[in-house]
Amino acid sequence: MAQLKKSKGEITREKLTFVAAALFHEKGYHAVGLNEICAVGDLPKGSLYYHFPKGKEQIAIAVIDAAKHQVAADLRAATSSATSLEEFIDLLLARFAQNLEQSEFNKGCPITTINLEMAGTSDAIRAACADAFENWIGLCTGVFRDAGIADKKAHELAELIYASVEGAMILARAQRDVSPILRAAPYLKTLVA
Amino acid sequence: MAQLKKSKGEITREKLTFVAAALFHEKGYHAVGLNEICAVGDLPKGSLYYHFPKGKEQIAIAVIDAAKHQVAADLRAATSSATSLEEFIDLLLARFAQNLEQSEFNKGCPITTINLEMAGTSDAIRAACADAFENWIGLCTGVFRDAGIADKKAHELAELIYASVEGAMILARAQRDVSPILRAAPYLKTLVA
Amino acid sequence: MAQLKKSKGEITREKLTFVAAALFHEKGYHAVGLNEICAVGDLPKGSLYYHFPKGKEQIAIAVIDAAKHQVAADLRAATSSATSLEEFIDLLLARFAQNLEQSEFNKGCPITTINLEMAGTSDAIRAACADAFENWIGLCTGVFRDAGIADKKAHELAELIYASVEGAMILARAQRDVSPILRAAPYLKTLVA
Amino acid sequence: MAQLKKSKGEITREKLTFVAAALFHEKGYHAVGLNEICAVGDLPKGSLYYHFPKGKEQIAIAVIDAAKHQVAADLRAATSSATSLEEFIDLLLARFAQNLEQSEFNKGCPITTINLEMAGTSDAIRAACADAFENWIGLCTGVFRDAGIADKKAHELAELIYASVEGAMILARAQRDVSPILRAAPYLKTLVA
DNA sequence: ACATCCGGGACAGCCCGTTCAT
DNA sequence: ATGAACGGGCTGTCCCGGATGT
Repeated sequence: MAQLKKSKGEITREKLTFVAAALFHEKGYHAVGLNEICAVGDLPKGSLYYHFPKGKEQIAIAVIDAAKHQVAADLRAATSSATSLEEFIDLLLARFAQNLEQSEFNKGCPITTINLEMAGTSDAIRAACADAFENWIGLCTGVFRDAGIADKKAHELAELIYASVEGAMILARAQRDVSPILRAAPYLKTLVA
Repeated sequence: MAQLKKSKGEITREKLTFVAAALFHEKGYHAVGLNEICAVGDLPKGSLYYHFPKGKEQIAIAVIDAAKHQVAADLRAATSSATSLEEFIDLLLARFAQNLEQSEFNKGCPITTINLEMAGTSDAIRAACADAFENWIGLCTGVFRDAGIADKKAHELAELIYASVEGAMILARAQRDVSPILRAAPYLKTLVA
Repeated sequence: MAQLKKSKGEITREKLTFVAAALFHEKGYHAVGLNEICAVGDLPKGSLYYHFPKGKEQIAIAVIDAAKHQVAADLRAATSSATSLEEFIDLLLARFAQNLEQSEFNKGCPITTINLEMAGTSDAIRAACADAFENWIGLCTGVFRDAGIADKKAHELAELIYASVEGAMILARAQRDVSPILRAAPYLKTLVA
Repeated sequence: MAQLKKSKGEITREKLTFVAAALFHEKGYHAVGLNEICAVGDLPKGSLYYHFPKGKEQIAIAVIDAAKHQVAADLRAATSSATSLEEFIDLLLARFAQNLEQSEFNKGCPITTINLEMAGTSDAIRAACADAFENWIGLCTGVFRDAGIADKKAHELAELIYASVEGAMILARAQRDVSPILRAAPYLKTLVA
């Protein structure tokens, strides 16, 4: 049975992760200072190092992990509400497009910026990102396999579609226009048909 | 006839742009300091400020512009040496995969990291990235159109394929493996067939 | 009863203010760097930023406020030891003249230089200076009023005398000679007679 | 007869002095950069060092000298248009008060800020300021002597009145109100009566 | 256990005043 | 008379811990 009450420490820790996640999502890793995280979360600097003694990198990894579970939950929601692969793809694209627009094109993939900034510097962060990507692509692979596509192809398609969405979001952020995401839909659907 | 000799100032400026491009490419925008650029290029800080009085942002824009031309030249080279759309796609993917591997997965797209880091902060940088993306996709569009594909579809395909490559490179960096790029090839080829 | 022990932080903060006050007094606002303040006080920059998160301006305001209290205390001391208005004026002028000479004409009014440098730039600093001036002139006004001079005239005289001293100190610094201050005494005394 | 045409070099030099004078007047010495002077005057940096090879200090001295002549001319104008010592004092105060107000309290004495900032650092600048002050006070002394006041007293009065105006302008800048200048008038007049 | 204070250096980006080669 | 280069200094703020409660 789930724990009913969170200790004060857990609350602080979650708040830190939550605030850091939002800031990293919008601005990336290096543009966010620990001061800023504490200020937004209204927490003293000392608390941060109590909960994350290894510092900023550890926070980032916690954030990446949290994002992994969040997006996974979204994917499962899309899976259960979609009645066809086409609809699944539409839901997927629509969700990312919506997130972008609602945040005025500031929130794309929650971990891509961190990944690109830190992949060459911190192997722990890189690995955490790889784990998240793998998890998400794995979930999509499951969807396609459940629809009768062979294992290998299902994985390749999931990977390609996920990559396309990632890339389209990058274009969309640069152009401040979600069209690149939406224009990809019909072509991606033909691939899974 | 073209100018045979470059002035000393132009050489310094180009060196700055070149060094900054390499550093930004590998580490992104925020992780690179102006001190570092000067140190690597063996130039004093004053020179940098003389050529780029508006600072780091101005350097980044110059770098993005240089990358635009560099990639465009590569695309034209691929175009002229390819004898079919399939081969063009292969050359494209191979080139990016090769760049990644040769740099130990540190050099993906030369401007994507900057774009993601700064799109929400600097509209000038965002616009410069959008311009570069548009330029590259436009060149690909031309290739597809020359192969007989209708304008609209040519552009949509170019955009999707470019987005796929972008996304695949991100996955590849996280996984330290170029497979995601290469695995996309057959599917992208079916789209242009 | 007053607090007997100061916390470590308070001591550091006071040291910063004290060192900054001395430097600003001698060299003005812009000529003093935060690095210099830290170096003289043997403190790291982090400490400074911790106590004065808003930076140099905030330090300047703290310095102005400290100077206000310091000069006010001096004025009260002069008031209580003087037995006549004439003697009060003499003490006042003598004190400023002495400060100038002892500092080799480097320390005039502790806030005038800051005021002139920053009045047009920082309204907060300007206001802090205005507050200090008002405080000092107010104290002098009180002295004159206690000697039987009517309110309005007491204030006007206090203001004029203070202005004369300010101006005389400026001349004295330029000429490296306190005579302008001392020569003013008889005339100022006739005004209060 | 005076030279009718100025050489290009003289024009540039005068423009530099003029621009620098305005900037120093409003912001003081350290707050004005040579870049700023060149930018405002639309002149290349090289020109500045051609005309003032000793740099910023030399410019400041030229500015102080120009201010000396300018204020001296103003004093002579006041002298010739005033029909009494009282009127002379009124004209003097009114002029400074007007300058302050018209510049939104940014332009007090053209050299006091420089004097306070640099008296302890640059003896050349200090001496130039002392020379200007002496010149102005000398002119006033002449006025008083011409009105029949004995030499010594004439000089002391001139000095005191000038000091009062200096100090009153400082108060006026801090308070953003010219009243301290105007309130001094009647008392200063009684001194010369 | 948990939180907070108070530093502690290093370095960021920016811009300075200056000089040299042309 | 000037474009270019030159270092160094500015303020700000980074990420990080030891000391100190409670």
